[in-house]
Order: sequence, then structure tokens, then C-alpha cells
Amino acid sequence: MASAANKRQLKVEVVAYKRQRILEEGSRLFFTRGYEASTLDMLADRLHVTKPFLYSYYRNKGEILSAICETGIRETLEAMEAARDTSASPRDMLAMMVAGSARVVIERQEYIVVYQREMKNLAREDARRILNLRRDFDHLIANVVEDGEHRGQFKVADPGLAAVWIGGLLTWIPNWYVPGGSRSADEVVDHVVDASMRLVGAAD
Amino acid sequence: MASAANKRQLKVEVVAYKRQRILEEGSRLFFTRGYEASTLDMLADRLHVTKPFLYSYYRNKGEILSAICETGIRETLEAMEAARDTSASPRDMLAMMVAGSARVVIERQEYIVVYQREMKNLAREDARRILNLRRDFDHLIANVVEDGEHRGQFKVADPGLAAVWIGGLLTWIPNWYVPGGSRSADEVVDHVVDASMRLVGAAD
DNA sequence: ATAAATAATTACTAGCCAGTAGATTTATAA
DNA sequence: TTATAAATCTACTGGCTAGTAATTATTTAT
Repeated sequence: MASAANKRQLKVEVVAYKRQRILEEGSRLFFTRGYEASTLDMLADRLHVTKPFLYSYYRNKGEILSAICETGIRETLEAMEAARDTSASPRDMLAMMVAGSARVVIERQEYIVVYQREMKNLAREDARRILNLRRDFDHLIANVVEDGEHRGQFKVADPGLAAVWIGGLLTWIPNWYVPGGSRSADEVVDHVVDASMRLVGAAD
Repeated sequence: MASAANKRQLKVEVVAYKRQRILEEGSRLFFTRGYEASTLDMLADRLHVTKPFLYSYYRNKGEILSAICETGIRETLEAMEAARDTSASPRDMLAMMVAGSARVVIERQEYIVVYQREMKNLAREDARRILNLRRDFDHLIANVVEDGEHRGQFKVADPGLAAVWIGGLLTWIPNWYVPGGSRSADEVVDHVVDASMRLVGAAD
């Protein structure tokens, strides 16, 4: 039989699950209708609950948005960090970083698009926190590019700018990639990696 | 003294000017506050007029948005077409196309950002019309890339995809370029051209 | 079983804003 | 001048939605 401690534990998990489901449906809804045009009643309907339910898991509408934005950027960042904590050469490391985050972008299209499109709707402080994550992201790329440049594996005029370009390519994916379309996710990943390599002037 | 015909002519110009001013302030407003968060009263205030004034120049709020989006994409398209109607080699033509549209993107940041961010708020038909302009844009690039590929000036696996990447670079500019910042507009243009050349594998 | 605590709901309000009807001012023409 | 037309404004409303207070249902603990 379940102990009191186990029950408490389960309850924590259930709460976390509910919060996550709200974000999932929320990202889909905001993705298709836009943040402002989406009402909390719509979101509640999709979850087969009511609006006050949402308010017992998030303080307000803005907090749901900020959680979505943060999830999107944080997961791509984590994919990059995983590649960084490797002893690969700059060239291979950059390829892994780009491939890893491209996969997250493809998997989490809705989160990424909402993040990019609706950031201006964030409260001051949330915006600042999330912008910092974005900065970390750019710096991670810039560092590898710079490292590769010093070691003669890349040829770029401005590593910071090259990092921005690569970030742009990644963010751009949801604008043209259609899941279930003519190109597979793996093909897309390969293309982004190839394009990134060209941008940093990696030798073939 | 002015003839009746001249007066009529002047009036037409004045109407066009007023419509244009509405778009200018509107793009600035929508750019900073977002479309949905911007009210027509705010827009009217900035123009030192009243809300019904706006309604005598545009049918409704959505028509103002669609006019802004269309301006943004149309001007970049025109810059590209000007380069296409040249007898330059694919390499030079692509460079001119990218440089020209990059200049428009920089000059018209607000229009471009609003176009990209708020497109989902467009009425069905407006969205379709503007999407077609966007397609023309992509095709123009794709054609030059393909041409250059055949003539051995470029080296790309998929010209259509390369065109999408270049479109992405151009659209990405307003996300990081700060007018009056450390990089001049001309530098930015040069960098975009350089990045595009790398993406299509143009020989140095 | 039953009391207490937790979870979720029903039913509401307060404020905002796109859009409009009708009045008023300004320009044009006779 | 004065009559007509054009341009603009004042003043309003109807619908919508974030957020909440009070109620009911469901767990949990004893």
C-alpha cells in the first residue's frame, strides 16, 4: 500500500504534469491563433477544464506565455550545452551543436515560433530572463566559431556575426519546414549543418 | 491661379500622403507594441487626429495591417526585380539582389518585422495575396541560384533551399541590427552579401 | 464514517476597444 | 456672400475577455 510520502510524491508529479499539459496545449493554441487572439477559455476548453483551473497553476496569462518561451529557448540551449561538454574538435562540435538544436527546433516548432513571435508580450522581468538565455545561446556558438577560427578550421571575419547568422538559420526553420512534407526531419538537420559549415568557411 | 484640374490632382496627392502617414506611424506603433496591443486611438493620437479619421482612409484595422505588410514585402521585391532586370552574371546579380533587398530591410525595419510577426492576423484573402509576393521573392532568388549553379558559378545541392536560407538571413537582420549601433548599414549589407555567397558556394 | 483540506466549477464583473451615427467644422463653387 | 459638399470630430455602444468570489465536488486523514 502507498505510504503517505509516496502519495505526496505522486501529487507533486501530477501537478507538474498538469502544468506541462497546459504549456503543450497553450503553445499549440498560441502558435496557430497568436497569443493575444487566444483566450484562456479556449485553452481551458482544449484541456477539458475551466478557466479558473488554469489560474490555480499559473498566476495569469502572461506567466503561461513566459513558461512557453522559456521552455523553447532552454531546451535548445541544453542541446547545445550537451555538445559543448564534449571533447570534439571545433568543427565537429559546431556540427553537433547545430544538429542538436535543429532537432529541438523541429520537435518544438510551436514553442520556438511562439517564443520568437510573442516575446514582446512578456513582462519586463520575464523578457530579461529569457533574453539572457538567448545570449548564452549566441555565446555558445560564438565561442566554438572563434575557437575553430584560431585553430584554422574555420575562416570567418567576425565570429560573433557568424554566430548570429547560424542562430538565424535555426530560428528560420519553422518558417518553411512542414512536418510530414517532402523533406524529412533528418534531411533538414543535415542541410542546416551544411549551411552552418559554409557560413563559417569550414573546409570541405 | 490653380485650375480646377490642378486642385483635383493636388487633392489626390494629399489623400495618398495621408494614407502613407497612417502606415508610417502604424508600422512604428505595431512594431513596438504589437498589432493587437495597439489601439486605433493610440495611432490616431500619434497623428494628432481622431479614430474616425482613420476609418475614412482605411476600411478597418486589418486593412492598415495588410497595407503595412504589403509595403514591406513589395519594396524588397522591387529591389530584387531591379537587380534581375540587369545583364549581370548570376554571381553579380545575386550580390546585387541581396544588397538591394538588405538595404530595404534595414530602411524599413518596422515594416518587415510587422510583416513577419503579424501575418497571422491578416484576413484570409490579404494573407494569400501577400504570401504570393513572398513566393515571387523566393523564386527570384531560386532562379538566380539555379542559373549560377548551371553555369558553374555556384555549388549547391538544392537551389530552392539555398534561396530559403538567403531569405532567412535577410529577414533575420532586424533581430540583431541596431540602427546607430556599432555596425553601419553598409557593413551589414556587405556581411549579408558575403554570407549569401558562402551559402551558395560561390568561389572566392 | 466523517471532518478537514484540496481541487475544480459556476457565475459573475470591470474595463477595454473596434467600429459607427450624427453633429460640426472647413473647403469649394456659384 | 451663400449654398453645397467634403473632411473631421464628439459621443456613444456592443461585444468580448482577463481575472475573481463564492460554491460545489472530491480527496485525504482520523
